[in-house]
Amino acid sequence: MAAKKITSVEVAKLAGVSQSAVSRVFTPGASVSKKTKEKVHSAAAELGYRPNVLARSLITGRSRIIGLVVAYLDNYFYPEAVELLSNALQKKGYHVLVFMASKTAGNIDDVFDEMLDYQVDGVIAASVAMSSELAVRCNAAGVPVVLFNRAQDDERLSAVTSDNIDGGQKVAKFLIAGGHKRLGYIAGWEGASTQRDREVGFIEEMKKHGRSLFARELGNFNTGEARKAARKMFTAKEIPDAVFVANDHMAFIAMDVIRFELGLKIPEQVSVVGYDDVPVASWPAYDLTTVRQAANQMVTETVSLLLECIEDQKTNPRQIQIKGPLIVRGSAKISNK
Amino acid sequence: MAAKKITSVEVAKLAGVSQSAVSRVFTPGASVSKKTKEKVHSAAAELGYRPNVLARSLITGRSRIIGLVVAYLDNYFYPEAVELLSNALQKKGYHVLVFMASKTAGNIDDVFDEMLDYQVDGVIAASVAMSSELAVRCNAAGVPVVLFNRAQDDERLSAVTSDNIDGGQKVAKFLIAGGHKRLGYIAGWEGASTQRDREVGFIEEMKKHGRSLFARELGNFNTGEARKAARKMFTAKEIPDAVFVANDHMAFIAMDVIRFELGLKIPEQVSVVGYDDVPVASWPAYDLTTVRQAANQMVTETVSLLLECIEDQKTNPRQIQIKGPLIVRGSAKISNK
DNA sequence: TATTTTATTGCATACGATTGCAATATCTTC
DNA sequence: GAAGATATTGCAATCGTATGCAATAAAATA
Repeated sequence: MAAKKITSVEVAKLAGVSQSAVSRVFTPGASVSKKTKEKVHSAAAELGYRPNVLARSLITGRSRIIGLVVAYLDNYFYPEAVELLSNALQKKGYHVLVFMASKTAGNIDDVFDEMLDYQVDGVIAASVAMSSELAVRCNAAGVPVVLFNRAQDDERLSAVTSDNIDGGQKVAKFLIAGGHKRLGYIAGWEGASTQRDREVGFIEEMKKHGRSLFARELGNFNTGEARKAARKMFTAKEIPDAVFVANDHMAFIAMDVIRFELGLKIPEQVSVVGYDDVPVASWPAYDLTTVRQAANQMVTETVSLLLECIEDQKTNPRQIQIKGPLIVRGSAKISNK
Repeated sequence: MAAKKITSVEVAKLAGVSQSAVSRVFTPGASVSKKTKEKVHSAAAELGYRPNVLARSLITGRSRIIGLVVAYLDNYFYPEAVELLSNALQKKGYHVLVFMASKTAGNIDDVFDEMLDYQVDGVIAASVAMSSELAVRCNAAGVPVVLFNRAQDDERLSAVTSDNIDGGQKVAKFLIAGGHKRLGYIAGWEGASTQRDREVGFIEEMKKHGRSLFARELGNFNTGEARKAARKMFTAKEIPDAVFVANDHMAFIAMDVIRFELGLKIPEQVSVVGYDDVPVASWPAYDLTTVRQAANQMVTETVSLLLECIEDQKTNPRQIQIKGPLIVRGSAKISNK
């Protein structure tokens, strides 16, 4: 059963050429005559030969593997992003090695060690907080890193995010224009730049209109805590008439609490706005007003930035922010008539 | 910037031992004295050395990479499965290289070629239909394959699925016991074994009760088509009083059509039952009665079966089916009182 | 202490490719 | 047809590690 592997040597023998010739046929841009190319190709086809990527990477120093670290896939923004990332990289001849930074298992550090063991050409860290120290280590190893949907203050780190401050501002502007008086906010995990920036934008814009936050709870981007947060906020003596929730996932949970546990009407009694515009947001059962993160655009930028860094090691790190529109749907009152 | 790689040779030099000694220190079960182990470890730590997995795989013939083919992540059953799979394999010292069998891009065949280029030790194909011919090729290459959530008639292929026939039967039994008279079915993609078996179980059980299908539409596991299917089914002259939808994803879409487009009451006028029990199914907005696919159990079986095949090449292929309970929620009437 | 047994170690080769260099073949040009 | 220019080819070294084998060191036994 255990078929012996076909190597370039055997192809060479069958084709009646040297092993180097075979290698050159499979190396784009190498010097080979048409005749040998044909001989080699037909010999290769006959034997079912394909070059061993791993052996190649040993000598070229490029594995064409990209390490992708993902922390949690609860948020349906990530599956979509992973699919797009993988597809985009596949098109460029790279492939994605997935590393789960599981909640349980040890530090991110271990995960990075494992990745470097595989000689990845680059790293995409999605929804992962990275210590600057870690970034330095990757840098030292010559492995470029791009943060996806998370930024770090460190300027030496490349990052692609949506323009979260802008998004937060848009939400505040929209809710105030809609005549809402008591604005609440359900926050995500405080260690996340996405959380921070969305809140900053939201509050800044409120200030411009002489407003301040009416209520705030912490949902931590987590199902259970988000539910508790929503309960607390909407069983208080006075409740907000609008709430901005730091991402769609928590917004859905909040809506369920508001409607089904507490019997309040959305948007008549409470307007809800989320962030991400995951597919479920457009489903009629939620019909959630939300800020769109253009996943495909974020992915495009991430991939091109990363590949640029890989191909030209002296590329400078960049922070890219992509503005997204507010998608207005039925979960929020538009005007107070 | 481009740091030179630390190799075992340099560690050996610093530790004052041979390169083989270094290699042995990092090879579990090799013969090394405590003293050299210490010397090597401290030298390695000082230089930041870690073995190159790719170089190792070249000689051992094992890459510790598992190829994971996924077709579509729309269905939220898969992100969960991917996370669990990746975690489980990580624990065993393997890692997952993701390949998208995108709808657009060419055949599965190309994807498999690319995977074999990376010398994967095994393949997990999730929601992918595999030609037997392809399976034979993998077999010839000595790469075991396990189908995840999809079975093939070919006995030579290992597969892990839920017991879809049993699931379909449970649904029929439940709906009939609930007093429903006109049972409809919205089918998934007909090429999928999951679709076929769920329908077979459903219809078989109906037959036992002297019933037959009242209406059937094709949703193809696809958002747009599922919507059309639901519309067609529920704008007919006579509509079903219960519908079994081949997976949760399509069931949500059907529920939205039924409630928000057509203004019908669930479950008073129509009962809806899905399959998968993805997280959203338990959210109050849908509160979907559905057959649970125990993702974690399926993953456990998949991983252990695959690793068994990898470690002992003479393991026979197996087809594993995992029964799942019907989770009764509010989307279906329980009894006709 | 001498001898046998066992545990460590280093040498040298192999894994499957790429690539610089020198040798050979092919093509130009006069 | 000869000389020079250019395109192909093969040789051999290399990437970073694992491992069989022989040599040496340590431990056990008598």
